[in-house]
Amino acid sequence: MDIVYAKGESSAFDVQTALPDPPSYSTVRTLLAILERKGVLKHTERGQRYFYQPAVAREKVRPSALKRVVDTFFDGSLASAVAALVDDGAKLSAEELERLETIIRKAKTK
Amino acid sequence: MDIVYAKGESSAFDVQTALPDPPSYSTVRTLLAILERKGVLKHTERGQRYFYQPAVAREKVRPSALKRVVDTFFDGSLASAVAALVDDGAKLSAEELERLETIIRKAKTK
DNA sequence: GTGTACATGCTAAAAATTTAGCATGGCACG
DNA sequence: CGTGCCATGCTAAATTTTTAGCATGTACAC
Repeated sequence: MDIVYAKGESSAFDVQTALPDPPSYSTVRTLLAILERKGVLKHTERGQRYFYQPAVAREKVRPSALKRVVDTFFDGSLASAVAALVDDGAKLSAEELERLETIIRKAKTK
Repeated sequence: MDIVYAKGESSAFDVQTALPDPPSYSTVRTLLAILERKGVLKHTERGQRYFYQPAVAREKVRPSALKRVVDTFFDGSLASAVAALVDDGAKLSAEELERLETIIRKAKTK
């Protein structure tokens, strides 16, 4: 699912390639079919190839996906999470920092 | 894994209870044993009960766990991620906001 | 001591996943 | 047109996971 969410849509081949320690092509195809049957993926046909997309848009699940990680690994503290990435040497661009600052300031005034 | 990471350690019962749509107790026990065999969990015995802990500390995997979500759902932009949580009405305490601001400011001076 | 409660170890059967491989059909190219 | 290439549909077997349930052992209460 993460792979499909990251790429927007993926063929079976895409998924297999993106997987760490990839299973057989057969397995990936079956898995995608299962996920579709379960309703979390859907596919469209282009050329004669299937491209799988998430059934529920990335924008919809974003907040809960992030919240889950923050809850699981940072005891619910967004500040700790941000600190971890910054400390980890994830060099944030000046632009990113600017955006962040604006967001914080806005949130504070509320 | 998320459950164990969130709680620090968990018995089979804990895991089962925390799982959405929980499988049988038997299954949970077996699964934990499998995860241990795979080396991602370990257990200690207390009383006569097993408590499973992650094999690699939460602090170690934090950054990559967060980065993964940010990459998958926010195209790598931490600012977008923070914005999503703030917009989502996750009411951040004044304290959190203060901490965030400090972190950002520090990062900017570097 | 005896009985109850409960957790682990183990076994075996049911169910699901993983895999290989073949048939079919479209597409591109000479 | 004919051929090769490739993706899907399908089948069947191997493997893994899921599940129930029983035996054993410890702790606790009476």
